Amino acid sequence: MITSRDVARLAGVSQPTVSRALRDDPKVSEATKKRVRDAAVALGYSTSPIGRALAVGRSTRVGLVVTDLENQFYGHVIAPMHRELERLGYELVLITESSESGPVTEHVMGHGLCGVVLATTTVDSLLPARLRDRGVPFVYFNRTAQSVRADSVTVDPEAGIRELLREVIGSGHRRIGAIFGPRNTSTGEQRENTVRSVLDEHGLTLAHRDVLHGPFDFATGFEGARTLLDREDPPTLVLCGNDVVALGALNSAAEMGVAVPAQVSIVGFDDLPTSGWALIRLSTVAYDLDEMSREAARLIVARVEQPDAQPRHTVYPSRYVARATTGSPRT
Amino acid sequence: MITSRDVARLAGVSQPTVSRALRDDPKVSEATKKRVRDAAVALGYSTSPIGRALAVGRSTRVGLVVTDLENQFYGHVIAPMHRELERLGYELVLITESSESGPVTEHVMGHGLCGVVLATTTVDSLLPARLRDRGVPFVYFNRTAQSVRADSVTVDPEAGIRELLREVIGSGHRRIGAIFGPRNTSTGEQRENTVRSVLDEHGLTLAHRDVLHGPFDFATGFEGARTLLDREDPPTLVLCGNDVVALGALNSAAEMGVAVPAQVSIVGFDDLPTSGWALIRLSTVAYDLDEMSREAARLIVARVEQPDAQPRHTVYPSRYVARATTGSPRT
DNA sequence: CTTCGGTTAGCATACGTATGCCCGGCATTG
DNA sequence: CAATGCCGGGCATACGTATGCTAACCGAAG
Repeated sequence: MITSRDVARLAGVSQPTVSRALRDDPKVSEATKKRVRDAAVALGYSTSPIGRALAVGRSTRVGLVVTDLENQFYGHVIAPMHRELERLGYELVLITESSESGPVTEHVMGHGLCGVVLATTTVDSLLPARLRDRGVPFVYFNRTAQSVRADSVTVDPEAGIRELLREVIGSGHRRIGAIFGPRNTSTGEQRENTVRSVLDEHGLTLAHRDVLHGPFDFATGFEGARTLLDREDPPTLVLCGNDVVALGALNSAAEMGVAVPAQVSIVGFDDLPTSGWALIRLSTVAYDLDEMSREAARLIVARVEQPDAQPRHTVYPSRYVARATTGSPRT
Repeated sequence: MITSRDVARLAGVSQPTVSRALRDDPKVSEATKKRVRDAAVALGYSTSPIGRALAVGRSTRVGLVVTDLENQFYGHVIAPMHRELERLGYELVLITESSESGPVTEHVMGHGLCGVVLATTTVDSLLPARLRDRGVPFVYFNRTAQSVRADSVTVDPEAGIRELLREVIGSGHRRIGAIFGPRNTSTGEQRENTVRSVLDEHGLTLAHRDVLHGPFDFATGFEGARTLLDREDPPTLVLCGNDVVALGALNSAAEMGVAVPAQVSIVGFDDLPTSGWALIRLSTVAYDLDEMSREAARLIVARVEQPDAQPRHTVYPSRYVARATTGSPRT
């Protein structure tokens, strides 16, 4: 292994000078810097992140905590977040939060992370409190939990849901069903509450038996749609907690031979690329997920570099995108 | 920050004893181990991976080099690989290989990785040689490059392609087009060669103008299909380099109003979950991607822990899965 | 009772980098 | 010409853990 000492020897300087020269410290003259840089490339040296992390007292690695890596939603989170972190000189390491028990926390802590992005926290998670106690900075992504204050980046579903409901109610839907996300996530709860309150303004309510809950995944939508559509008198419109759930519902309907939107309309939330496919054309609520993911990266880096700054909360607007899975209700 | 010294003080032992006790070294008595463990949990201590990495001389972090994180294919690689690595006590860090230039290599090296999985190497990549020169162990995943020997895990496309072609040729297809992957990837080349040689056995050849190439992504399939299907006399069957390309082609056909499989049959390769959706039903060549990804994790870990072992090459079989995008050619 | 062997734990140090502090040399100024 | 200040670089050391070597202690055997 090539160390800064080897470079120092070749350049005829001391090891600390190598460290300073390569980090562009003004205390080193240009001439020396050049000699050091040349020696470094000659030896193919690159500074050890391990040694550096130990000396500096923190690493440049931020953890992204997710539950379900297979979920295509996260692909669209990971990619931009990774790019932004890389641009800022940090790395992304993935962490799956399989359960909320102690070992998980230990595992999160044991990674030597300088910061964490929580993308799948439930409102009752203990992780935020533990991170705070350990002094590990973190950012809520697409979720929040009031219990512990921290930076957050979220989407405000109201505009999108309002527009969506105005439109579908305008086209005649009255009997509305829903497959919402888990009740113990802020995202699921917020979307559900927004739907309920806007429906209320229209003088409508969700029948208790037309409302299902489940994880934000394909199976939830697939099985949920089967449950709702198997009824004698199914809802004419099914609102889904997110696009992945809606895709499950859509495919379930297709498998059952239920025509969309002729027999039932289906709506999602997220506007994933897949939702725009010619074969899918899912009506959904859109927001800038790419930008949101980058913002989360920026926030956690800012927090790491300045731990005592005021918490920042970035909120992104949403809008309704009408496509081919919504139409007039069957008569 | 809580260090092993703090634990040592509380347990009334020395720091090295803490290190040994927590790593279950037989040189420490059971009684002492218990005292140390108790002290550790009391303080909420977990051993610093940074310090450990520095002392041991290597980290437990393996890098996964990919180009296109948005591509849904990689979601199905990352998830199982991550799980397996975690199980083996290693972590996964993502690295995007934006270009093949010098800085990229530096970037890869600079991460303090103990090993690397190359998932998107082109045959002419310099990365394998550089990794070898630096003594960083690596594994080819779904790709190879003869230039540098290393462990590899790949799929043998022959069985699947043979069965696929037997079936479609049996149902009457003669005019066959293709949207293959990049020619400078072993995966793309191998699939193309296999198709050509099996076609040859059937006395068929691909017309030069019916063959396109491009990156393994949605756009390649989308635009490729438009090119092929805009012809006056388009092929009756389009073979795609992988499923993501086929999904692009499928949606392109849908957008053009070309019926599948009535007017054109489309086939992919990979059998992603999406391909099985009721709304998609893509005919494709399947193999066990999940198991492959886990095997890559096992191989790189084995290589890291035993650098001088014989190179291992795991090859997975493929089979044809006929679904709804293939049928008799139009007449 | 002495000696030897085995077990258990401590001491010293290494890993690679960063940084506070000090020192030497040169230029500038009074 | 002397004193002061600044610049450039080196010395020493710290970060947290792991490990080779040594030391102490205990029991057993001679």
